[in-house]
Amino acid sequence: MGRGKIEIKRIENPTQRQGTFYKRRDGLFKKARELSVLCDVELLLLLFSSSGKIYKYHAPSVHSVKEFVQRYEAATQTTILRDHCKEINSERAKMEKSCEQMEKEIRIMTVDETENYTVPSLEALERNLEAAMERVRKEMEHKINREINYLENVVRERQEEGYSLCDKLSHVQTINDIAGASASVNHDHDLDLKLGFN
Amino acid sequence: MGRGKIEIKRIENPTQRQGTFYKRRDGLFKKARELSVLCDVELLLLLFSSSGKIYKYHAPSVHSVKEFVQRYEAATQTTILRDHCKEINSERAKMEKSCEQMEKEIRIMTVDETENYTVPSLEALERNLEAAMERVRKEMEHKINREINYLENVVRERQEEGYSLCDKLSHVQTINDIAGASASVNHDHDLDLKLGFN
DNA sequence: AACTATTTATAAGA
DNA sequence: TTCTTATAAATAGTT
Repeated sequence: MGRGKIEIKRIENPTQRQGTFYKRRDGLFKKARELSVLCDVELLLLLFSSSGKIYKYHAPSVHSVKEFVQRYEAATQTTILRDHCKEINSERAKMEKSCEQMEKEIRIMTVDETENYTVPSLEALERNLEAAMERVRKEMEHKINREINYLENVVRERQEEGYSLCDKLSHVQTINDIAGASASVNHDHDLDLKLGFN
Repeated sequence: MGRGKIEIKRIENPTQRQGTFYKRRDGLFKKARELSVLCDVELLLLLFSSSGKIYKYHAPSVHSVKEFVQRYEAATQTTILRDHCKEINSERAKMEKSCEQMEKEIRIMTVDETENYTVPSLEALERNLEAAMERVRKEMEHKINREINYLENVVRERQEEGYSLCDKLSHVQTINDIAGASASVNHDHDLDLKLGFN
């Protein structure tokens, strides 16, 4: 139908393709509407043009894409939503599990006043808390020991620096003593320079 | 197109409607295919006949209804899946929150050896554990006190029973003493009966 | 499902 | 995009 017959394959000329797109899109939508009216058919037509624009047509009896696709889903048992649900549900199951685990852990650690504990379970609770406390105290001890060691090292270093300064000082003084009082003007300046490089 | 022109309105004759349906359905699918090929268009066509049968066509580039509708959803911000997701997500958010809360609680109670605690935080940890231990010990004390009270009551009751038994015994003995040794054969049996009723 | 007269869609051009 | 129009394609009525 047209001035000439065309082969059904991608139209390479973009201008021509665009023109053909408008005409045939309108034609398709018209045919879709006619079919739905004439034959009492419910239909949905979704269309992405190559430029990314979206067009859709649905029969007047179809109120929304969502509703229609759900009906399609229900009718065919196809899993449009189910796949999506599945992963969410598995995620939720994981979460529930870890929640339960955490609840359990908390239950071991805390006393719920509404619960009616047996003495043995309270004893277990106490043992757990004592163990936890032991861990905390050990950790604290380690921490403090490390800090003490660090500080001791710092002190030691400062001491060594001090000793080395003393050595230098005495060395310089010795040299001065040997040199005598011949040039006593710039001594302080010499000392400053030497210390500056250490 | 056809031997006569027709009005676009529902065809009442079922036979004719069915015939027209087949012809126009094929025509529509053909046009859809041609459009998708000629103009590089991705399209989906879902169709429920009035008798409930489902037909669909999609361009070869469309791999599944699900994928396509999701793309449609993504592109239009329409909420095909979102409504469904929303409730699930709000549920998940709640769960996440309570998980976080629990994690926090656990973090207060336990020492993770890979973590690098500061001494003040370890002190806080210790205080928390001491408080928890205090609660456990209080609860245990209460529990034990209650049990002791219960046992004391039991003992008291048994004692009272014992006293009352003694009273009865002495009462019976008194009666026996008063009655003298006139009929000394069945005393024991009498006593058993009397006690049995108390 | 097939035929075919006729209507309808549209390719090419403006 | 839209109009025009020659021509291809679809299909209504029929078998």
